[in-house]
Amino acid sequence: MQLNIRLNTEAVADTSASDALKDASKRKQASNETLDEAWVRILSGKHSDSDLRKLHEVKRAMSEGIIGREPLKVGKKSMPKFSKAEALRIWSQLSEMQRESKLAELVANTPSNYVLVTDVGELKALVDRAMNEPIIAVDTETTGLDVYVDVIVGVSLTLPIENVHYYIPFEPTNDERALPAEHIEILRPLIEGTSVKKVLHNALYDMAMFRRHGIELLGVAWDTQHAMHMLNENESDTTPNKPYALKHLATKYLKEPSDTFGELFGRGAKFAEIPLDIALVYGAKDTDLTWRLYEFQSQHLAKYPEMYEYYTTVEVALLYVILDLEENGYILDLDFAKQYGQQLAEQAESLKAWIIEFISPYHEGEDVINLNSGQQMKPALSKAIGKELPNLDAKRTLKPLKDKHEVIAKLLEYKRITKLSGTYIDTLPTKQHPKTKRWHSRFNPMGTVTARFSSGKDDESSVEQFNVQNQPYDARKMFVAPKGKVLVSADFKAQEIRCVASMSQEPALLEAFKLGRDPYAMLAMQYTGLPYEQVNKNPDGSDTEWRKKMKVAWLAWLYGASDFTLGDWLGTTKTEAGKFMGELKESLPTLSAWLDGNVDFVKRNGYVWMHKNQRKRRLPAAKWKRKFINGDYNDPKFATERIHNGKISGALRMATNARVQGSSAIQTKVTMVKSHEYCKTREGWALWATVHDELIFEIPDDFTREDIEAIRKLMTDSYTFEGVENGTDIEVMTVWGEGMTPTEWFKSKEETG
DNA sequence: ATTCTGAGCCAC
DNA sequence: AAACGTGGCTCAGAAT
Repeated sequence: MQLNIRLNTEAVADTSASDALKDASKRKQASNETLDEAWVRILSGKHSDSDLRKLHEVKRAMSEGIIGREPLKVGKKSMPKFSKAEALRIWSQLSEMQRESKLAELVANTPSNYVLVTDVGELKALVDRAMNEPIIAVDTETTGLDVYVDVIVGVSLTLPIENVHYYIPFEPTNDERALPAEHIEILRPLIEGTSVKKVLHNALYDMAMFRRHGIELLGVAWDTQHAMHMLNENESDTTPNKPYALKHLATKYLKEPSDTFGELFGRGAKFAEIPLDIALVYGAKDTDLTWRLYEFQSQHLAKYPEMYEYYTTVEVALLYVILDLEENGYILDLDFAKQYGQQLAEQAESLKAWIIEFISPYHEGEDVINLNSGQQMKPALSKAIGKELPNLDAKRTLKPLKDKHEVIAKLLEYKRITKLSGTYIDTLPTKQHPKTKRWHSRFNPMGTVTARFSSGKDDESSVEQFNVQNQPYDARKMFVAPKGKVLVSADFKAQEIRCVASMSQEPALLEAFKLGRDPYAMLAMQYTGLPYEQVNKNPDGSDTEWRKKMKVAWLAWLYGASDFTLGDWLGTTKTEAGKFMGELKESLPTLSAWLDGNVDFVKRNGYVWMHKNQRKRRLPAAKWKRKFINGDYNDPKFATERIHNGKISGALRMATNARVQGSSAIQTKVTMVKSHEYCKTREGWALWATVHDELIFEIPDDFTREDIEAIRKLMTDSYTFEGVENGTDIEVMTVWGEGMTPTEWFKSKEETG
């Protein structure tokens, strides 16, 4: 059999006429092939993981007689050779059959406490009963995934005391029993009432959908998706695809096998068109599972009172902040973007022409060289400058060569411009929401393992969203304040260093913030014994060498960089860098002990705590044993061991960084909640954005000095680290990034009258 | 034609 | 021996 396979493969490759006879005899052979032989032939080929899985499913189903080969096509005399393509077509047929039988089974086994509500009187009575429950589970089904356009087609409610799960279909559900859309009003007192608390899975979505109907979902007490992330931020390690989907969590934690919407109905299915008997069992199961997940999670989290308190008072309250932040969105100056984009395009074009002319003689391909292709550019550029380049990394490889070679200087500028226009200036204008006419970002509170926000596009949403947290300075100029308003940005001055000062109680750092001095200079003073002024700023206002060096060492320390890397950063040898770090540790014993303590803790426990035990970062690899490698470390046969050991090193590096980054994120989040509360008391005030250590407000442009003072107080007083005062820098802008101090603002206002 | 991955680079 | 933490987007090139 092995031999046959090899011959077959060769036959495909060799099409010369002399082999025609051989081919014919082989075809005959193939037609006599048994199904088992065909499977061996097909499975011995190269397949993707998903194809391989499908092929095995089909093979099993065929051997169990669940499904057979495709029927003979009309007009054909004999069965074609069994092929991979046919097997995959059979798989589609099979999965359709399975989906249908699964749905039938679901409906047949609808629990007796799942109730479909299609009568106005029944709905009113249900709301009355729900008002007597202390806490319920809520979920919505909708026409689509655009929270500014789509509408609710059904609401699920779980009443835990009554122990009944309801599904209430509304128009435009495609069934005459669905309630008229306006009857969603009957739910208003329940949804807007704060006496009945609510549990949801991914609450932000349902909050936004109710808002579409003019109903505010108030009293949210728990989000089972968000809470799961608090309980295990590493869920994707075990469930790579949509790890926080309700159905996956139910399958894993409630031992309740469940299918996602897509698995059950296929991609692109519309909920409004699903028959009501199926909609009931699916919809009611949603809040049923959400409620059970809530019980499981709250019992577990209650064992950690600080985490419980933090989750329920900060992260849950934050949902309302995010809802407003995302809905408020941004306004872009499209005229500016267009003009700026044209200017960049012209610059890019002339640079491109010059570089192509210069580099073409060194390019081996037939087509014109693509300047964006590393594969083409690396060899061509290496030849052009007569030096083998390891990569095309702008910062590390190209920048040091730019003064020697004009082509590299021009290439760097070309890369900068095309990145700027391609990712930002030309792209962002296309993402305006057709209905709201604004640009909407996303602030994902479970997007990072450290508690920071991530920003970008929500996979589930059909709203065009963008990452607002990585906009470069030149792109920020497109963002303008709404008419009659200004943007006021306030950052936490040296947030992470203050956090470390407090957590470590390092005297040099505590002293720095007490005296209002520069922390890096204070560390340098401690290390060198030189006077403060001498290690801080030069007479011309620039940083001293010592301050610069200390800033780099600080980062290396916090990120757990090796001596090798620090040497690279400082432009010294590994040995020199190691000596420097050693001496630095000796001169700062308290800070040093704190850093070592973090590593000890994570090695013993496999996790670290963020400020006041409010969140955990789980780093299980920190507890692993290193795998001993006897021989050449780079030998490919040790790949598994290297990866294993690398994970341990990574976990140890992350221990300190997670504590610092996470604790700082907690400070930012608490400040956001308080700022949002404050904005609600002020006409025309709103939060506009957050970028890790920075909050940006939008406020009416006739603001006063007292208003600025109020923002300052929100920043400095909302959340403090013991023993360290907060600091903030405030700027006023009408265009993002083009700021002035409040003093300058008021001065220019007086001058212009 | 669509989906995935890696390189590279934007932010803090 | 390896060698910097947290993210997201674009493009090229490959895989499907």
